[in-house]
Amino acid sequence: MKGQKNLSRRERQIMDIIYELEEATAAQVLELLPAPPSYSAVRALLKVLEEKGHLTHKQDGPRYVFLPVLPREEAGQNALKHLMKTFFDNSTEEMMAALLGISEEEMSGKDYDRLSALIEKTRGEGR
Amino acid sequence: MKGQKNLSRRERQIMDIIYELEEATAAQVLELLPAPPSYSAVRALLKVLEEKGHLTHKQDGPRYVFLPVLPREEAGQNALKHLMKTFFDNSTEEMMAALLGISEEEMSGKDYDRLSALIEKTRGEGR
DNA sequence: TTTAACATGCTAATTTTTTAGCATGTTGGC
DNA sequence: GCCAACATGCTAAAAAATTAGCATGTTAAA
Repeated sequence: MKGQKNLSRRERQIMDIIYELEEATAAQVLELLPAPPSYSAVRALLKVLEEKGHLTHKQDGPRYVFLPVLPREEAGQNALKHLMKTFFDNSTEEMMAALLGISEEEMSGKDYDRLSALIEKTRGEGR
Repeated sequence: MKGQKNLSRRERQIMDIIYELEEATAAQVLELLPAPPSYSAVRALLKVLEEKGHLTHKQDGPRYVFLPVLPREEAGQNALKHLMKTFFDNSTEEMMAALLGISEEEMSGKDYDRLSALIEKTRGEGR
């Protein structure tokens, strides 16, 4: 229930960057931030996120490498659930239709096979 | 590219609520907001969102009904893309696996059939 | 070993967000 | 027709987020 909601705009941008990279230094975050502020500002935000319990860091030589406290997988699932509720009436099918819609162009026959196999596999597990 | 990013925390919460309901009055938004502020505050936010071009409104008798400028479907797709990039390495397959994972419990055999059919249908369109 | 490059810690100011309050207009039932 | 209930417009204060700057410590190469 406390999934990354309640994050401010910059905080959310930073969390997204770190989730995407899995882990990142202040410099990396700065590089990927839109309309980037000062290095100093980024460090301050990282500190805030750490104090709020969203990030932790490890030392890597002279610098900090920040990583999310909530594992990527869980965070992704939480985000998916929220999206499903907000835009897809909580319908798995509607959401998958949208997913297929945006992926369509880059999908090959084999890709579709893999998706089908995935469904069958999941179906099987439910027994 | 300017998908609902750059929204503040409250703004985002409000946009989510309106997307979920398709459209909403200030009173409805207030009702669904976590840690709800005053009615007055909600109205002020709605006005800001309208000025920024994210919302519009229509008159319904004595009150305003707010609706998103960007259609739900597009906004949902944009959000999906962003999620796919942030948490799933831009992989449709990984994302679908996660989707199946969170849905698994409530899925019946027929539901799986429908998903499979959806894939086949999309595959067919690609020809 | 000296020093330039780059790291963190801390603090404080600016900007944005968020909130509430008051004045005023409209609606609909009695 | 009158009035309570509820709507909006506008303004300004309070709170939070965002930013930058300075002091200081560490690293590694010349």
